Amino acid sequence: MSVTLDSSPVITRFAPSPTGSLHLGNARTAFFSYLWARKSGGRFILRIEDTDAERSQLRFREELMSEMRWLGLDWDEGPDIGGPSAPYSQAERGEFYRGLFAQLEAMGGAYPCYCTSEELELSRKLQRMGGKPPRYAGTCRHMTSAQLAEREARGLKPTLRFAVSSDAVIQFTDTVHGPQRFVSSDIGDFIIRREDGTAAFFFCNAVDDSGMGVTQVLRGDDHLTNTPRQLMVLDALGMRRPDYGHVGLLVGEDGAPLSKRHGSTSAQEFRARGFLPAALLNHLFHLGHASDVDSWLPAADMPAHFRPEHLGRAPARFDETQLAHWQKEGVERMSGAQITAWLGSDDSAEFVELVRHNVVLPADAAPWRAVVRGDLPPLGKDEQSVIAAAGPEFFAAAAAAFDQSSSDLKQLTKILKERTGRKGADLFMPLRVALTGQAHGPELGPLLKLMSPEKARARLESHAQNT
RNA sequence: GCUCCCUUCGUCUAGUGGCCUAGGACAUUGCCCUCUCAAGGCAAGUACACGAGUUCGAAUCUCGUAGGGAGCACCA
Repeated sequence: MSVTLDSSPVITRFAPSPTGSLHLGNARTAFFSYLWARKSGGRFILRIEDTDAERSQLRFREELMSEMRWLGLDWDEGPDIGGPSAPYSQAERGEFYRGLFAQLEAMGGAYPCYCTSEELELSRKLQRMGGKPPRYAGTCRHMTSAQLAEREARGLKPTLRFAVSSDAVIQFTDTVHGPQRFVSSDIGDFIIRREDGTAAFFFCNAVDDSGMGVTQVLRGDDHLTNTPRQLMVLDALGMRRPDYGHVGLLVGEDGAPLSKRHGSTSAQEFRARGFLPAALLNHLFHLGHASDVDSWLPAADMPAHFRPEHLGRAPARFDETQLAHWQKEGVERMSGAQITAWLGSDDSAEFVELVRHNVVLPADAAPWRAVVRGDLPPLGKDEQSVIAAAGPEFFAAAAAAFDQSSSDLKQLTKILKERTGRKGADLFMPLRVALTGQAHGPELGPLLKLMSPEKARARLESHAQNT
């Protein structure tokens, strides 16, 4: 794009509202922001947007931070560690906002509005029915000081609205979309301070980004048409505009914005299922972003390969088969000790080495654990036919051979080969199915050694009878 | 309704007028390896939403159409 994306340090931020767990879409924009800051040697700020007291919860804030730490997205300034622009929680920034509200009001850039939400709703409804965009009609903007005083005397609490100038043109260059142009007459006067005195999103989000020195704002496409409002606020206040970049939304298989009905949507859910943070990061790294490498990257190498000029405009589909690939890569790269800890079931080192290539998620180890330590589940259809094809005589011979070979698969197959004349898959497959209950799996020899001889013999024996 | 955004293989993407009979990765299929699966090696199929225009030449530029999405909240 036409924006200069040089290597001077950029300051980015992630500004979640603590009203739920860390959504994948947010995790991705946070990640990109983080990468950009790290790439340029700048700073990454975490700001909590908790002006909505009703929905904001401290536990969500903790959860958000915990998920970010899990992903390795460490911040340089934030509510827990402070920084030059503290506080980093909007609920604590009232004083800063009040000063700006006063400034805006004094210069006529904002005015109190006494309209009730019922009145506003009705007005919007009427406008919609009349085929017009639902915009604030400007009722209170034209009130005389006497009218205002009268309402104030009645004890009514006003909101504060930004006075949008008529016929202004707001232009900016979006970091990912390029040049944008909006006209102010399409925008109604919007609320910047709620009745309860707290700052509203359009306002506090913009002034905080600017006030905290953020140079690059990366956020979802859904904010693109909100940007001119924020720019007007900043311009009116004489505050520096950050560069805004809007990345395509994350969508589900059906193309609709990623939501609960698509399955797991929060970092926390993937964490709970046993996905590796590095796997999730590798996946996110390629969603709506074209890197110069398409192979596995350790998290530490990602900033160097992040290319902000290659951020995507089109919505990106979140596809779990793609994530599964990265997960495999991640598992492949773990040490035995790491896998053991990840499986969380104090398995022996031998067991872990044996099954690690057959495990994508921790739950995948359970069947193999049962093969070694527990009991076999009922056979599936394919497995049954393998057993039937081999016949009871085969297993009778196998059980007998086992008495000589014990858990030495080489010996066992050697003896069986001599006695039955079978070889290759005809020989191994029935043994595999009888011993493990499955047609696929890790190497049979070591697996056999890990189970007790009694168990192994019983499993062979159990198919020696005609059924 | 108005404003804005988006559209290349199944998926993520490369591509900014000739290097494109459109490249890569994941997935899929086949073959090799192999007791099986995985891994690895080799190979195959599959895409420029549509229609006009500009041009010697268009995935790339212009216009239109269709489809999808967002915003227009005292939610962020």
